[in-house]
Amino acid sequence: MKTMTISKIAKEAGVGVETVRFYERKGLVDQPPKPSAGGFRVYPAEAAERIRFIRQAQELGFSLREIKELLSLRTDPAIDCADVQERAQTKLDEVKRKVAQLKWIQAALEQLIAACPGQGALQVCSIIDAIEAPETARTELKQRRRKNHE
Amino acid sequence: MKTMTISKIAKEAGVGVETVRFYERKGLVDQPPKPSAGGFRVYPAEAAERIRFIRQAQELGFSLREIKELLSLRTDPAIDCADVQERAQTKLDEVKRKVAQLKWIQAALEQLIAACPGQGALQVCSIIDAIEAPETARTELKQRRRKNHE
DNA sequence: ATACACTCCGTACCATTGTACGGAGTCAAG
DNA sequence: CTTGACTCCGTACAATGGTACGGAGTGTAT
Repeated sequence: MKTMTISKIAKEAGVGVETVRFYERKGLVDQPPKPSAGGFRVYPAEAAERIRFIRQAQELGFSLREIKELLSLRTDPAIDCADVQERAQTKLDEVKRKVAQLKWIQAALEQLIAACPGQGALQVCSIIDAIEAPETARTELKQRRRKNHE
Repeated sequence: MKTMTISKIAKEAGVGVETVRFYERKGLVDQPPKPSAGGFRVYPAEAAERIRFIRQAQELGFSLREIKELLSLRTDPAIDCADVQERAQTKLDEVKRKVAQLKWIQAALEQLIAACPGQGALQVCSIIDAIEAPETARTELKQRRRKNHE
């Protein structure tokens, strides 16, 4: 197992050295248990993977606190399995919800792109319109539905 | 078209009044063009929709700046269509990328949940493991399931 | 017409997520 | 053994996304 200095890990992960230390302070990245003689951090190469995962999860709208929870999910004989499963299921539900919302936005953008060349009475003018009335808007561009609430 | 005060809009959208004003300052929510005689904001009911969209997009990892760009995509006769399409396509690509990443995490969580009751030599111990070696892990999983059925 | 809730605006403050700095110690090449 | 790159730690600063406050004006129900 190759070991690396903090700057190499940072470079591999595409972040700054300070960011690695910051994540360590926050408990997102293990502080390497065996500092070198001089007290330098020495990482296994996998640390870069972990940091890349953190960055990816951030882009998907998870906070560092949530990412910490994600990373703490471990199927380890020493850990209560039912608890892990329950927490994983909670996260899974959340992930599925996000996927569904993104698909919704995706459909809205596709409508917007498709509607663009159309002239005349456009039904779908903004992404909000496309989200509000996705079905009708895609198939038929007919009547403008602008209804009062309550 | 029903009109509403800022507090009603805020309540409908599930945010605070100050947040609405904050979004207005940031250009995410139109400042209503017709303040009442006393200078109060008067909103169309759709403003709440817009704010809900903003919150949703935030949960999906978009910054307010990016959300502003999303909201500025309009298929309007007065706006250059090709430009709108291009920007929408860029956003669409981004959304698709996010969906793919979430699906990845989703699969990892599902593996984690499935692997939990297994004993002995677990291949998948953390979400990082599940993400790093998804194929092998999935195979493992299938094999274990088959065994359980025998 | 008198409460009372609501609104205005500006400013200050807050948490999260980093980023920068500076002085001192460490490592490795020449 | 010197030199330059790298690391340490602590603290300070910064950007984003709000949240709270306070004094003054407005709207409205009784």
